[in-house]
Amino acid sequence: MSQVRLRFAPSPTGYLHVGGARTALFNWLLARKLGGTFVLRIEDTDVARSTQESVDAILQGMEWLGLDWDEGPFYQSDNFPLYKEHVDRLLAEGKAYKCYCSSEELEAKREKALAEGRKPKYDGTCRKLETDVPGKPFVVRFKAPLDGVTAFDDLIKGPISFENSELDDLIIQRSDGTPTYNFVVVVDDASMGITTVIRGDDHVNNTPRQILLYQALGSPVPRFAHVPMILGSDKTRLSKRHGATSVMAYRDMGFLPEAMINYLVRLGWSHGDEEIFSREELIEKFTIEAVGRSAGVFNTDKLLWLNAHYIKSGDPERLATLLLPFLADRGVDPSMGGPALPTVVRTLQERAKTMLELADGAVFYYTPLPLFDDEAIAKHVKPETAGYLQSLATALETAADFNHDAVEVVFKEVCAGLGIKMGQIGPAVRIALCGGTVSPSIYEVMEVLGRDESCRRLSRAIARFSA
RNA sequence: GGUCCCAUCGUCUAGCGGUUAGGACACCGGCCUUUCACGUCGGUAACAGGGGUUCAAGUCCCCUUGGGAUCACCA
Repeated sequence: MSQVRLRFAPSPTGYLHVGGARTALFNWLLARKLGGTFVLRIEDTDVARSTQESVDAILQGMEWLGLDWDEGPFYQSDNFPLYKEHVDRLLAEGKAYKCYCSSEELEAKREKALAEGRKPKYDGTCRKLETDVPGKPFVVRFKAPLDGVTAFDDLIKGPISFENSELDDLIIQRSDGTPTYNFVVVVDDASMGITTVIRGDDHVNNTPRQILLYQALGSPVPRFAHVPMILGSDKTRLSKRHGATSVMAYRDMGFLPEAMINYLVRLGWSHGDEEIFSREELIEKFTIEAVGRSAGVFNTDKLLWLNAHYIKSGDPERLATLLLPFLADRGVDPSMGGPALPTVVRTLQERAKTMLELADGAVFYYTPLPLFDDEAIAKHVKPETAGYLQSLATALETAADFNHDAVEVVFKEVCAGLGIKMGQIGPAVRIALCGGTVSPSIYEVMEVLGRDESCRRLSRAIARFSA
């Protein structure tokens, strides 16, 4: 058991989106690989924007992906006394100070600076204040160094450094007494003993301020790894307008969690020429250093390909269970009768890219009277077709066995006897059994449907085709 | 605008000074085939530009260009 401690710290203001899922995955993977601890922390200091629904949605997303945590979830809203304590300590040590500038004043200064082409950073008005101003509202600012350099060696991006003169005195406590993000993150990561912080690279600019805070607090600075963003097809930040961004939306669109995991990890990380990784392989092969430095475009086609792979190679029993809700959406309940679902899945899984397609393909098995596709009938049913089907049905009724191979033999014998080719009868049989022109092999379908049901569907079609 | 980051096929990437620049998705063909798929074989397609360093640069350095992130009493 190593001492490595990692964390995923989402703010509950929405669903778990694919970008967040990926950073959670990287944290989880590293923790599992190194035998470390994975902590889940909910960053809900913004009480107004945080909701319980979001917390639930995030946990649900993590569970669906199979990213289990060892500690937590911890809520920052439970830690306010701890943050206050640290603010007071910094204040007492002269490492922070009270600032009485109103937000209106600051806003005005910021706009003026911007208008004059200067940097909009705090001018330090209250930094020199010697005494408190009783009765006046204040925020607490961290007293940042005026010169020098703050640098760190990012596990993904390499050495990064900032001039301290570029940083200003950030607010660590609001006028209402609540702490701000950059401060609580540091206090929590320090108190939870986080050794490696893996997060989105939109945080690199926050890192130097946080390092300064660790130092002021007298806590060891963790290692940082900033993972690149996920982009949409037009290379801008991935958003709803590029399609779904919520992890759970992908489940609803028929994706398997293992496909999502495999896709997410390969977006920005690779291991030679390998594309397919099981969870175990990932834990064995993943290294944070091999994560790429540049942003990547989310590509649904590749996700779809991976999903197809996992459906194709998946366990029919498990797929059957996962398929139930999708079938229910289509008004199908296999427990009410019909062939066993795993058997049905077996005939469909190599041609479905999503669970939606799998469900669509399964419906006809459970529909006693499939709706005939008129267009297909017009194209494939000829005057002589009904007669062919009758011959086939008769032969089928009396066949010794009724399985894929036996049915195939009967088909061939009937065709030979009739002097026709498979193509002259196959499409019509498919319509008779399934209603349309797309389905698994008709031998397979017959075996799954069984002799009685197959013949019943054939008779019904013969009646229809002779009319 | 300041600061920071990034840059190999359309997309995800391999490459860690010497390669016919490899793989995967997508796309286009052939094969397989009773449908749709699967599978299989093959093909199109990239080092952003310019300077250096070096016998040798996609690989190292600098500049340009182009993207992105961030500059809140949000996280």
